Amino acid sequence: MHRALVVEDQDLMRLALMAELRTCLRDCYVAGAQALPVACQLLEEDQFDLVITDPGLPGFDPTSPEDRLHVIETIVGAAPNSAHIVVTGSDDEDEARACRLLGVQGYVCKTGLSQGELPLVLEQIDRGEFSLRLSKPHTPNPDLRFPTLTPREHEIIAMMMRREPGTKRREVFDEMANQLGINAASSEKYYKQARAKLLKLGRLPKGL
Amino acid sequence: MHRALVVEDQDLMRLALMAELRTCLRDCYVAGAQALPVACQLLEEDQFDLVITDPGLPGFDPTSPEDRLHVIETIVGAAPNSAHIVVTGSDDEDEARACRLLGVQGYVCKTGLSQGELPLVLEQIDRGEFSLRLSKPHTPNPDLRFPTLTPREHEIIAMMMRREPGTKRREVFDEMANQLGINAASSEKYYKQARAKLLKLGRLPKGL
DNA sequence: AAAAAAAGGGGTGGCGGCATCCCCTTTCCA
DNA sequence: TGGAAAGGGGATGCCGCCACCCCTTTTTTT
Repeated sequence: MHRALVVEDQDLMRLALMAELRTCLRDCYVAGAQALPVACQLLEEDQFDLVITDPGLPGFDPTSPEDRLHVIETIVGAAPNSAHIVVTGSDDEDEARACRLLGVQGYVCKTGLSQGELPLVLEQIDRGEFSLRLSKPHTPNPDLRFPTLTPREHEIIAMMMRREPGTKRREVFDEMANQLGINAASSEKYYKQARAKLLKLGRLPKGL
Repeated sequence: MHRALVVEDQDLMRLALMAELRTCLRDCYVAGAQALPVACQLLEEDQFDLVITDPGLPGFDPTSPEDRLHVIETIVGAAPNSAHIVVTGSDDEDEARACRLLGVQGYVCKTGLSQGELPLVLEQIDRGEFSLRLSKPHTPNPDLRFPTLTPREHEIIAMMMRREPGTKRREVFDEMANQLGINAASSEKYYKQARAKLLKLGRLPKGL
């Protein structure tokens, strides 16, 4: 079983990162700490394979490079055998380099880190590379969440709305089917179901 | 049906806020935007009852008070009839006051905003008050997530581990039962189930 | 010694999401 | 004018979570 620790003071973000870990490392134990002392205590009590840290913790100045690196140094020092990923709200290539020198394997900016991207970072680290993900000028697609739609239904609707113009629906069904390892007829069914629900709500987006 | 918009550039945080809204305003439609232009476009196309905004958006300097207030002003101006909540990583009481003057009803710091707290903010706003939640020196309880445990099982384990010393388990069962409107025997069952699973995993925390 | 709390099991029905397979009509366009 | 794409349904089995109900034994409390 894998063991991971997330050190991050924003509760929702910490829980989100923990949830990401739970879905990409299946059968894993994930702990979370909102401050440095709690994190150090957990690292003392237990061995972790992976530690994800946001250097902007309470008690430190998130705009001070020294404070931030001190947090990283403390965490890495407390768990020298773990893989370490730094997750931050403000990217800084210099800081990324400094983290690397401290023994960190990945440096990821929160902006642009969306659901399901953590596995890519982990794969890169598994291959022995340093994973650097700075904020990218993002494709400006709005997210939409509707009542009564199931996760699968949301998924196919989102894929359908961000498809390239001219793409056949059929192709999107195939794409989703490939991604999930299911039948294309099933993704088509989810789409139809979702469409029917949205029609009933009177909230059918213009892409149909 | 309620309509809400979340303007936040960090994907996981935006999705988390949207999920929070979906559970506290049931039967609602929630949109999300990661940048100001997308947000303005959505506000033009549709009417929203509630808009949650993080003023640190791409294209603006998150450390510049002017940039931040400009973002808020633009959003409020684009949706003058909506309720507005500002969510930020760095609290600042002066900024909170400035936001209030711009027509914002709530100012919430991400640190200390945990799952299920958004409803309290919304209730306060419904009563016509200005909801101010700055970061608080938080109770340093680690989060724990185990494989194979269901949400209910995690819930009762978390409650059990953070109970005051001397509290009977029975009392915690009653507390959870009251919160969820279920039978105390059921919460007891969840606890027993969770305990059995943790024992089998060899990961039973010390509080038993 | 009696009572309460805790530990450790068993089984039940209901519900919703997932995935599959089937049917039909309409529309598009090459 | 065909065939593919799209729109619109119904029905099925599986599985996991939820909430409930029942039982026994051991430990702790009083």
